Amino acid sequence: MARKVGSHAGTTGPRVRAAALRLFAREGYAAVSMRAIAAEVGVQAGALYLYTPDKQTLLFDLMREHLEEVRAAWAAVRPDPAPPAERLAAFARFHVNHHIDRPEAVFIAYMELRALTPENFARIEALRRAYEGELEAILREGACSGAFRLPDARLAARALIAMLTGVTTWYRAGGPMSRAEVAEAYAALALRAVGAPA
Amino acid sequence: MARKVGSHAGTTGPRVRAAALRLFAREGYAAVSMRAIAAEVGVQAGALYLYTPDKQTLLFDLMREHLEEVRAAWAAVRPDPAPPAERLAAFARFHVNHHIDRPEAVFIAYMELRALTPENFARIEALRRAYEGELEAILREGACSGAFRLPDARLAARALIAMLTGVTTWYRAGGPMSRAEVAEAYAALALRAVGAPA
DNA sequence: AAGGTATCTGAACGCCCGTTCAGTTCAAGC
DNA sequence: GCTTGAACTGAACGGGCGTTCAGATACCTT
Repeated sequence: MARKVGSHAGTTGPRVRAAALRLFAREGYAAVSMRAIAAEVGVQAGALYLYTPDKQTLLFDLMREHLEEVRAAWAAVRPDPAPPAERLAAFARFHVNHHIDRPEAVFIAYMELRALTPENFARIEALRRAYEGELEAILREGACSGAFRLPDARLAARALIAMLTGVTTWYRAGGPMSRAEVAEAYAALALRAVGAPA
Repeated sequence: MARKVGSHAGTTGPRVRAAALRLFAREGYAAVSMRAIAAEVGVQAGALYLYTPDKQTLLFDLMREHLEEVRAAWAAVRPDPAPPAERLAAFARFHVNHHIDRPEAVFIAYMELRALTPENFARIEALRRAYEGELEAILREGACSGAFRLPDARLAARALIAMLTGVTTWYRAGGPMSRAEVAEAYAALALRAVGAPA
């Protein structure tokens, strides 16, 4: 046997990445073999190397695409000239809504950093810092203008990011609360945490 | 060669667990071999099996000990008859202070759940729920008494736990802030988040 | 219909894995 | 000082790992 019926790089490529995303999130990068990914796609292990140069790059690309997507999505909805409280509320709602639909990518991007080579780690960290810097800038500005009352902008940014991202560890669609309700609840917590009651 | 000079189960046992804790946290359970742990201890791989029946139990015991220690430590300092705001502040300070000194154990206990067998996972989850239930109870009580204003006690408990635990991802001793200052800053964020200004 | 190319198989490479165990050496109780 | 058992070695087991590649088959262009 060789080439499969209906095979096409345009479909197999995305299926490889989807399988890797799902398995990496569920079992962890190190615990997932290329053979397991291939089996999920319905292909032999060797065929994966038509779509990625190696396993490390497969992980790196998944992370990079996730972080670039987050940045682009935020840039598209970010209210730019707006008071700090409104910008913070928008960020919190956006962050929760965006992450709640991508628990697997979020999990990988935060937990498999240690599996990256030093070079790849540095590039991913730069992307993350750029995104998280958006929140820190909002907080810093609000602290300066007196709109927020907070201990330390950097600490508060880290604390709020952790809080907001944590939604992915428990939320599952079909529960008692809708995505929008959850996002609103988190936004209210974030606003009050910095002394800007909603 | 066989038995080492100065060898003693009372010293090697803890060194095995310490090495496993450090390596599991840094590389991940699946990525760490028994040979790597043995090398860190200065011993051959076979010798590890004098101290653990297998690799899985080694991980499970590390998690269980960590969670039982957290519960016991909180039980020892918990202010029991006290107003909700005071109890929340105590919990936040305790949680940050306790976790900030054990980043490796925290990381493992939250991230290697997927590496546990279903049986072991259930036991660890029960311990975690018991601890996090303490915070939820405080929030629920405060919401009932009107001391707190929050969207949903369970959601808020999860959000605050995620926020507080997040301190382990960035805090390193020797930075500009002391442990106590960090704990106080997080406690202030937590109090304000539930509408109980510090 | 034919040729070329994209896609995949199946076997193989060297290496590392968790775990076991017979054998060896050290420490401690008498 | 001898004996006994605790502590450890070193080799081995079967199996899985990431990756490569020659060969086979399906699709696409002409």
